[in-house]
Amino acid sequence: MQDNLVVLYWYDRNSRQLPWRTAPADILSGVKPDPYHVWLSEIMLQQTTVAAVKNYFKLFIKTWPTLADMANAEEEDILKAWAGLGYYSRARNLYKCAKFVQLHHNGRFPEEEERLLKLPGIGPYTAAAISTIAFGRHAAVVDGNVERVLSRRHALLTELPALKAEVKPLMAEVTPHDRPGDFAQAIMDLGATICTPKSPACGICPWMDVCEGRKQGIADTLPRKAPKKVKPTRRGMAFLLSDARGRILLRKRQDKGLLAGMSEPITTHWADDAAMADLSHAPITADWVRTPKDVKHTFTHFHLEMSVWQAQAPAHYDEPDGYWWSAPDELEGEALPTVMMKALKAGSVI
DNA sequence: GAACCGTGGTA
DNA sequence: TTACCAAGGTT
Repeated sequence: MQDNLVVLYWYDRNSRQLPWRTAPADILSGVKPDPYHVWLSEIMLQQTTVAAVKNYFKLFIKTWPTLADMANAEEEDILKAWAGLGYYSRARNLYKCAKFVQLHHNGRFPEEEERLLKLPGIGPYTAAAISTIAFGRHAAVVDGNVERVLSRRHALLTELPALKAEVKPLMAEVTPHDRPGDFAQAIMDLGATICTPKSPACGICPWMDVCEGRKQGIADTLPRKAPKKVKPTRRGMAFLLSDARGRILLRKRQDKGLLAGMSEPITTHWADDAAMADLSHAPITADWVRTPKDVKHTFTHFHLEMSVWQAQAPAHYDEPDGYWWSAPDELEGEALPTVMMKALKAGSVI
C-alpha cells in the first residue's frame, strides 16, 4: 500500500465528527460538502482551536443559514456574533467576502485556488483548503499541522517560516488525486491528535514506519523555529461610567489596528510607561473608585495590565457623539472583545 | 521577511 | 505563573 493511502485509511477509521465536516463515508457515497460551511469553518479555524470554534460555527450557521443571509446582514451583527473569538479582522473580511461572492460570483464560491485567493480573508492555506475540501480539487494544503507532520516525516531541518516553501511541493506530491480533500484533513487530524507539537504518539502513528524524524530520534524537535521575542507589558486604565439605571457607557473602537471596529467602555491609550492611577485621564470629573483587581490580558505581541475605575455620571450628563448606554442585560450581546469583558467583570457589571 | 493581529487550553 | 501553541492573513 502507498504511504499516503495509509494515512487516508487511518482517517477513514478515526475521522472526528465536526459540525462542518462531511464524513469520509458520505464523501465516498458522493455527498458534496456545502462550500459556505467549509469557507466559514476554515476562516474560524485560522489560528484557532476546534474546541473554540465549534459553538461559534453553530451559532453563525443558525443565524445566517446561507451565504446570501450573511451577505444581507449588518456588519455590526457579524462583529457581535464574533466577539470573543479573536483576530477580529477575520470577521470584517468574512463579511466583505460574503458580500463580494454574492455580488460578483452569483452567490457561489469559485472552485479554483487562484480565484479563491483573490477573496478577502482567504490566503494560500484557506484557498487550497476550500478548493480541495469543498470542491474535490487537487491542491497542496499547508497549515501548521502539515508543516509539522511533513517536516518530521522527511526530517527537514529548515527553520520556520522558510520551511513552508519546502513543504508545499512535498504536500502536492503526496496528496492523492482521489479524495484530496479527505487526505488534507487526514494530515491535519494526524497533526492534531498524534503528531502533536509536544510528546507525539509515534507508537500509534500510521506513518511510523516511514517517518525519517522518528528513525533519527528527532521527531519531537521538529519543526525548528526561531526563538520567540519577549513580550513587553503595556498598561492603561478603563473607566466604567454608569447612569442612574446602571447602564454602562460604550463606544466603538477605531477602524484599524487592535480590536478594530469592536466596542469598549472608555479606556486610555495603552503604553509601556502609562499610568495605572492618574485620574487626569478620566473622561469626566467624578468620584472614581478603583476596583480591587486589575485586569491582566495577553495579546499576540504584548501583555496588558489595566486598572478599572467606576463612577456614576451626573444627572445632567449627555453622552458624546458615537457613545451609547448599554444595560447590564444587553452587554452580553455587544461586540465586546474578551479583554473588555474582563474589565466589565472586574467592575461586577456582568 | 517581519510585524501586527486574540483567545483559551495546556504543561 | 508563565510560556507555548492552534486548520493564517494582511500590510
